[in-house]
Amino acid sequence: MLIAVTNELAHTLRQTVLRLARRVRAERADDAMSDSKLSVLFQLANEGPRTLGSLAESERVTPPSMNRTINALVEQGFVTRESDASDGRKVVIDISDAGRRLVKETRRRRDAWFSSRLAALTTEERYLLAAAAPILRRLADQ
Amino acid sequence: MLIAVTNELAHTLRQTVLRLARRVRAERADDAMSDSKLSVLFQLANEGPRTLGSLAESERVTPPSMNRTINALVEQGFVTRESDASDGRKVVIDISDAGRRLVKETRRRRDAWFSSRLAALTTEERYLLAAAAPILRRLADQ
DNA sequence: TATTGTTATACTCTATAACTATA
DNA sequence: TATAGTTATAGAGTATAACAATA
Repeated sequence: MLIAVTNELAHTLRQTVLRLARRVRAERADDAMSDSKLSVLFQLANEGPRTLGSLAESERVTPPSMNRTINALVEQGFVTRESDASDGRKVVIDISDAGRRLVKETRRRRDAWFSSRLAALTTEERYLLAAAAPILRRLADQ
Repeated sequence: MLIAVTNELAHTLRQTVLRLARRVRAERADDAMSDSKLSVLFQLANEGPRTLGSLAESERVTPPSMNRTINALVEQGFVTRESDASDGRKVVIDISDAGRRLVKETRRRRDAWFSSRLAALTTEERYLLAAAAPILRRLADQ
């Protein structure tokens, strides 16, 4: 009985999460910005400057692939590329002011999309979601 | 006060939803199957046979792009392509038995991933998520 | 000799433009 | 003439293999 309920809940939550994610992801500050580039910008904004190899690893792409992504972002003025002072083999990628503005604007729009939908709920429903949020958060972080 | 709470909740839920979706999407029955192809298979499994143009529209890609996706799926044996009996311009795409098996197996694996995580929660936490699920569902469907 | 990044090349998925077949 | 689909061609993002620079 418990197992059946858990499986059904898992099914519903999975569908819901995938659908919501699709909607949220569609909300960008700049429609010309691809998911892969935006993801790099969010990483740099959250965790500070990184080497190319480190970015490639955490985005799970190869170094040549990340190199191309970074080239495009440098050309667009959203990141900077500098050699590491202490190890000449490395290059350090950092987000620019324009990059930060783009990240901020994208976050704002995505949050706004969600907020407008939450505002249409009853107070009780919002309380419920507020209680559920940290549990979902733990699932995602596992 | 309400607005601040709603905004923070929106922010947390957005982050959580995106992160969970990334994890769920990584669970596939066949790693050689791209998101775009899998999405078409899920549509056909859920809603029955469709024309090429109708699939292109609901997946928000162009007809030539969908045509290529369908060609690949036909070659792999996951869908069939037939001309419409009543209108020779149209082609009708349907899922094959192999396609259905792939969809089923992918669903099973994704559900299993979620189920195993839900099983680690307390009974109360699961109740909370079960109550929150339909609310999230409504947000996604809006 | 190992590590870090880059260049060369190819494959997949997407698009727009032009074409064919049918209504 | 309009609609449904296909073919031709190009751009973005990814990969592997080979190369260059530095440790």
